[in-house]
Amino acid sequence: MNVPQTVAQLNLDLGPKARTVIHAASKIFLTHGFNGATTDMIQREAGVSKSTVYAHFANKETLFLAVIQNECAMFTASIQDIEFTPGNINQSLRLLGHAYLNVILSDSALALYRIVVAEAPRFPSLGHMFYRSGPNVVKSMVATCLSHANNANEINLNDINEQEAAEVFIALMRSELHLYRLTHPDKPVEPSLQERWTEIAIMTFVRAYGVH
Amino acid sequence: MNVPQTVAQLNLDLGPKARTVIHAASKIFLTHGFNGATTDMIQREAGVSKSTVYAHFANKETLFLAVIQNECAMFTASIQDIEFTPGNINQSLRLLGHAYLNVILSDSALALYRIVVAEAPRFPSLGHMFYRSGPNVVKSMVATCLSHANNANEINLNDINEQEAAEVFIALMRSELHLYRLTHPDKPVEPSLQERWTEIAIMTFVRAYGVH
DNA sequence: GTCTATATGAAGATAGAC
DNA sequence: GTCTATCTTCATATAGAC
Repeated sequence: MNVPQTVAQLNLDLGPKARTVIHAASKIFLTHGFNGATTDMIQREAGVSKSTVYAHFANKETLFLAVIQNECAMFTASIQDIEFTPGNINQSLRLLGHAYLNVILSDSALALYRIVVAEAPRFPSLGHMFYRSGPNVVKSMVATCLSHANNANEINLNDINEQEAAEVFIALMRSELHLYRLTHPDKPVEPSLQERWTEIAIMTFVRAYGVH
Repeated sequence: MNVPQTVAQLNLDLGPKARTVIHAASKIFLTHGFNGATTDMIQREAGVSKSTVYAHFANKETLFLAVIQNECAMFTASIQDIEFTPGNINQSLRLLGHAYLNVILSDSALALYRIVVAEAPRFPSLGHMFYRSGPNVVKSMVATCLSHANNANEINLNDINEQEAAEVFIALMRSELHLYRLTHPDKPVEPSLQERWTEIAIMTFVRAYGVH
């Protein structure tokens, strides 16, 4: 097993001090970005010395990679916790969409998104890992959900395959809300607005692909 | 007129040397991020000395703000160049959507997006400016387009207002393509994939809100 | 493995001549 | 306004004792 799939598995390889360092480094990197974060800040946050950090991680980049890998794993885990009940397409999409929005609009997910998107040109593997950890996992879940609905003749996917339909739904869910939150870090999203958007997304999707 | 609306207007205030500096700084900041960029790199890229930079801009932050402001203005300009022909909703949306995708998937727009999203927590005004310069401008254009279509009874916006409908269309256009490109900087998007997504977005929108 | 202390380089910003 | 040279601070990383 090369890529750790859960936080627990990832951290099993590390001693307690290393986990302390990772935890502190996460906070610092996610708050200040790769270049904005300094090993001094991390060391101080972790309450250890410089050499302890370098005893476990060859250099700043290695530590950064470990941090983002860890965060992506947690992200995946929090998405996989999302439940959906096959049978009622409307209800399934509502639950799935609502949970998805809660995840991607959370402070920690936004921070991860910011740093991954910013550093992807310098660390392409991070971009790939993030995409696989988040958007792709959700896509699979939604595709499964839609597959059931298609088989049950609740929706009609003649002109579009399951993957594409899933991407349509996710795009509708993410909508302007994600971008707005990214560009207005000081303004949290109103719960009522989030509800409204979930309804619009579902309405749009069901109108376009539902069987009436 | 407080906020410059075009590149030309913005640069009118600056002497030739200052424009050289801004231009060089744009390249460096957009490539390396705020913290990754150094005043040395900028100075070298511009072919001027340190003091010349500091003669025109109080400090690194001020220069950064000027650069992003300039980039946002260019972004707005390139979007406002997009034409749409009232009358045929399908065709209007196709032209608008296609042009929009070309803009947001361009290297320069992606670079701007990366740095704005990354630095928004430290420079909230940049986030606001970017949102107003890009997404909001497109939203207005699409809303106008949809308003015409609604009046002409080509679409039916009973359960959703023009602004919301515009956001739906934009979300569908941006879709997974934008995110994929952001997380895979090394893999340009296939033109055929872009075409396919434009069609899916329009099909979905017209099915959901078109009058048949 | 972990600490304190430090080497070494590079960053942002300024002084002073022209 | 623009240059060269430099000040000061702070960054990453390491040496050497325990």
